[in-house]
Amino acid sequence: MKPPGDASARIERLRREIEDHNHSYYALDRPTISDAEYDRLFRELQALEQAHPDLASADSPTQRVGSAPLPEFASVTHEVPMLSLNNAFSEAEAEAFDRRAREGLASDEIEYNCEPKFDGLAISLTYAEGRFVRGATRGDGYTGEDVTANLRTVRGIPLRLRARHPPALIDVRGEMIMYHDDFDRLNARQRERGEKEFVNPRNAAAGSLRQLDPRVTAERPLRLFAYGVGELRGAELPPTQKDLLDLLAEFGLPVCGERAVTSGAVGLLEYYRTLLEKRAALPYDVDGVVYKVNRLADQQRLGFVSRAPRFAIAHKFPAEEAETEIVAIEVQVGRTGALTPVARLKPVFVGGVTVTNATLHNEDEVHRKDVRVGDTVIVRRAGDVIPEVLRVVAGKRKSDVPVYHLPRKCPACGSAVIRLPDEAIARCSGGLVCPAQRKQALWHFASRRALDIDGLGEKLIEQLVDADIVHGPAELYGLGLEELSGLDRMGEKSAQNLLAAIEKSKRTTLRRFIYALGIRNVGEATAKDLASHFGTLDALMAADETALQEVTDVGPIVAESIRKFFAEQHNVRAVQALRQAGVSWSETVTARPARGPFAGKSFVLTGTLSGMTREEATAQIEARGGKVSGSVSGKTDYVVAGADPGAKLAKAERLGLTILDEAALRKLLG
DNA sequence: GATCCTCGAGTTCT
DNA sequence: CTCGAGGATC
Repeated sequence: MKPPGDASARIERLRREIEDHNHSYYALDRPTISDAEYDRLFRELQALEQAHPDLASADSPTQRVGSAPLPEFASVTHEVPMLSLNNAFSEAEAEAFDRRAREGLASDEIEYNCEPKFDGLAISLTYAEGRFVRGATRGDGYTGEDVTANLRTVRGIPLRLRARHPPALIDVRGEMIMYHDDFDRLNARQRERGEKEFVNPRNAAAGSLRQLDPRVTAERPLRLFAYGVGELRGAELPPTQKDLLDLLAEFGLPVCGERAVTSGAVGLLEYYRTLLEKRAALPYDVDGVVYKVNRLADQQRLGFVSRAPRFAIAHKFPAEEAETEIVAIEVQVGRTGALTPVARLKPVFVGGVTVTNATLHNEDEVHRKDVRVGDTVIVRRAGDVIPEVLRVVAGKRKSDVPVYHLPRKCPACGSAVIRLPDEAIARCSGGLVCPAQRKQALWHFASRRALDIDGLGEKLIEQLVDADIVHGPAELYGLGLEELSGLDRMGEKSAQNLLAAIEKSKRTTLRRFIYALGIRNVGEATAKDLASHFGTLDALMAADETALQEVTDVGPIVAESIRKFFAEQHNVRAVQALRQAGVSWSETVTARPARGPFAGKSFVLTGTLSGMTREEATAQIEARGGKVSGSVSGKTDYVVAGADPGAKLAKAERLGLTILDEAALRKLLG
């Protein structure tokens, strides 16, 4: 047996050597030894550490195998918030970014550091005196989850910084991703083990990072790219973003090699086009590029608007397109009887998910694009979410495929399909005779923003209607355990929950009730106006078209819809039945006083708020006399931007409107 | 009559 | 989110 002093030195040597190999492999992308040799070193270290438990260290590479599972993740507050970037979707928007930066800095030409925008998960890595002490997810930018135990298992993350005099504290920002080939191997393994495969590298990385059992994470091939610094103590920042990245690389952190320093808008676009061409050949997913003003002092001068920096922007690549086939064109019947053609597609992987359906909107749209069954088409995810058929690939059509026409009889009830001369939409004339429309009407009635019956979903409604148990909303209130017992996936417990939810929905508000009725052209906003104008349902039902048109935003067409609805005896009976069943609200709706600090102010919300839901924010604003609207215009006073804001923020900026972040809104709310 | 501002309705996938 | 269309305004 060797003396312990010897073992201690050998252990330290092995640890350093193994971490050197990790560094070469993950940070420098230059493997230095074979896997077999690496394993040999690793096993030798494990054996030595087992023989000398007193020499154990949390920094040892052997500790990367993962500790025992956690009951839950602790939450972590980011000292320096992890903000999201604004997006540019076109070259013009990228040029506008450069123009704003030049104006802000009063400079003719600005130097930028350009980097790829990785499609992964942002994280924060805290090093105290050079030791990795904490890793956290981005969360909402202000608070994330403590995933230190998981990140310790990631071999590309150094447990110790490679610096003689590391800063007292540094919070490194980076992105966790998965390489394509690692992802393929992982999925092959999942398949062999009979476990669920991941749909894309991003989901695989997210799932791996949020494992409560770090031993599972240890088996997942996660990678890091470091790209920034949050908090820093005991050291000065270098002068530029490029120097900062160089410094992180020196510390042994993996920094992406596809970066460049360029000048002016021309330089930005050149970098963008170059990376776009390389995109397919890169071993990982990139969804755009990031431009940052290179000089950190200039970054500081430009500062922030709302939650996003003014010195950086993400220029997104165009939505990915893919080719697939139209297997069938089916027709859906909506609540108002609208017939919507939907393309059933041969499943195709595009924009990170498998797409099988795409709406074709209406018959004219089908003809404009001349889509026919069996055609080869190009699809993409519009706005990165909803699949869209872009066009037919010419020349791939099998001969003799007929032009598509909507059926002349409703596929659900056989009633005639009618298309009014001026309208784009064809409708089933069956009304509530049509089971499809009845189902949709019930679903609307029970939906969250109407009477909010939890647990009464599409599948359940389908069964209730098909089994002739429920024909209209009032009958929901006559349901008992017996009626529900025969249904699929409906045990005693779920049945009781559902009955409780139905019972609970009896207490509601007039505006929800009016909305729930599903009157044509009366949505949430109009229902609210009607409720506060008339105060009682009886007053609304008694109103003629002239009286109705006194309500804001009600013109001849909406007024006619309402009058026609209440002229139908079955609708009046349904309303009576609901009230008899016990559905009620406090009849006195006091018209909201247009007073309060926000009187006459119009707000628009976009993105996700962290401390409150949008509904809560809306209620708070309205309580102070403000109005919350859905779309941005010149008349909007404030736009409240949460995390991941949509196109509304861009429009607000273009119009030069006042933009608030969540903190500013809170302050205003007092 | 033109234009702008909103609202309503329909839709996908995890 | 997007499109289409109703309502208000000039």
